[in-house]
Amino acid sequence: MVAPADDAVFRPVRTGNPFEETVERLLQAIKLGVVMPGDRLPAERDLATRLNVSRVTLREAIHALTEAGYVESRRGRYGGTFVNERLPKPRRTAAKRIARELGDGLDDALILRDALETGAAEAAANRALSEAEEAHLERCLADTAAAKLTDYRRFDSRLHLAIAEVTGSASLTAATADVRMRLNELLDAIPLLERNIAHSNDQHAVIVAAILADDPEAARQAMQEHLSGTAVLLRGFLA
Amino acid sequence: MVAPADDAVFRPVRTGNPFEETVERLLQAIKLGVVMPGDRLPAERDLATRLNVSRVTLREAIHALTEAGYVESRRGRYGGTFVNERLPKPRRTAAKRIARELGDGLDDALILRDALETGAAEAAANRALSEAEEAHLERCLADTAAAKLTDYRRFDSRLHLAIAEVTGSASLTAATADVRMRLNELLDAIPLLERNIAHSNDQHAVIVAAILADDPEAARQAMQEHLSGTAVLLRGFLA
DNA sequence: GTCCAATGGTCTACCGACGACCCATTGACT
DNA sequence: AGTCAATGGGTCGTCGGTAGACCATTGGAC
Repeated sequence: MVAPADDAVFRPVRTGNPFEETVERLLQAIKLGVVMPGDRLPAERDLATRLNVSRVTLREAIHALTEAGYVESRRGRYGGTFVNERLPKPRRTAAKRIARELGDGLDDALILRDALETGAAEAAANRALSEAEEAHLERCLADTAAAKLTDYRRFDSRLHLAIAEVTGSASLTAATADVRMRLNELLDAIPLLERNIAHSNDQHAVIVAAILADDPEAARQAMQEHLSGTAVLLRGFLA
Repeated sequence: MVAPADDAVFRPVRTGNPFEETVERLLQAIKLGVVMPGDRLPAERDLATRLNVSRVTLREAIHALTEAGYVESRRGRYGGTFVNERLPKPRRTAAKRIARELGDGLDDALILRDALETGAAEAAANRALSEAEEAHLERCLADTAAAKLTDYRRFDSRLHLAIAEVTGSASLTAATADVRMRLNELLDAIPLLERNIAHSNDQHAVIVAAILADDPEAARQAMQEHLSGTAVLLRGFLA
């Protein structure tokens, strides 16, 4: 007899080839605000080492992103690959089509995100943060509050990622980044309202305040509410 | 400028080759109790498809596990690859050596596990479970309570995995399986005491009861306490 | 003006994983 | 006793990814 959990453990060992995975990662860096427009990516040799792919593969991925309009490369010392100031607009594919593609994946991602991000908020509040970490959190919070509508998603993502990061768990941060990317496509299909943004910013402030005040329960609670808001929005919009 | 979260998003795209990953997965299935001693693994062709590796690679992995004493293969119809009744003992490497190898990885894994498993308990209690799911949970609970000392870890893992599974999130289940494997090595280095097991079983019962009673808060709380117990044990033993 | 270090751009030989195919074995069913 | 479907066992050509070396370009330092 094979337990029902078998499809979790017998899932594909790799999803896609190194090239595709690398493209995905670079997109993650850009779309989640890890590298901002104008920023330079690490040098090819360094980046290839960190991603554990050959330089050839990395270059192919960069080439793909160049053609898609995300980055541009310059040669010479002090050269490098830079994120474009004007990024391609996410194509507004019909939300329902995307939803159908995701299928059960939507609930899958929402449940996972809930566990990861509420857990992150609680863990972050449980830690004694360094001054640099506190400054980074507040910086991300302020940037997000000041972000233009078209940039909002990116700054929002970076803030959430920053919260995951100050837990000190690299794995948690990585998992959070992954699940956010999965939800990105759907979120892009939903119109962003000023009203929602204002509310979102208020919640962000509460979350960060609770983390800085070392209040795990409040941090978790605030994050929970924040997430349930977008979850309801998503499910409702796609219903 | 590159944000501090860069090492989460620029982490290796793949850890090890397909062969190694496949071995790791099969070990996961065995050590986490997804396939029990005497059970048959899925047929090579099926399993290769599900794992998304070539049959050649899968067979090499199986061969490795055969030599390590985990499985045995029989040919012919109604043949297959079976998990041995007597599994190899985990080698009791000095705990402190392992701890040093893991390094910050211990905290990393503990924090992630906390988020995933408390989140899973809460999510499971929030769902309306089918009769089959409820039966499976109770079955795993009873099996774990009745498990011999040498089998305890396996049944314990299967129960925790079952809780993750009834959330309905495959990703959450997969992540839980992964992080448990990472902690496995360390747990194997710690002597298992009857007293600890009894306590653990009590907590398991409380957790499952809360899930079946659709009480998310209680489920989370109980899981939190359960996990913090082993976390303290781990950190203390390796201090 | 010259130098040179760091960067992107290119090529080549090699290898591991893959896919597809066929063989060998087994035991339930007829 | 014969059949045959399902399974493990094995082989071969192909291709994508890798490693490593080398070339081309740029702009600051001297």
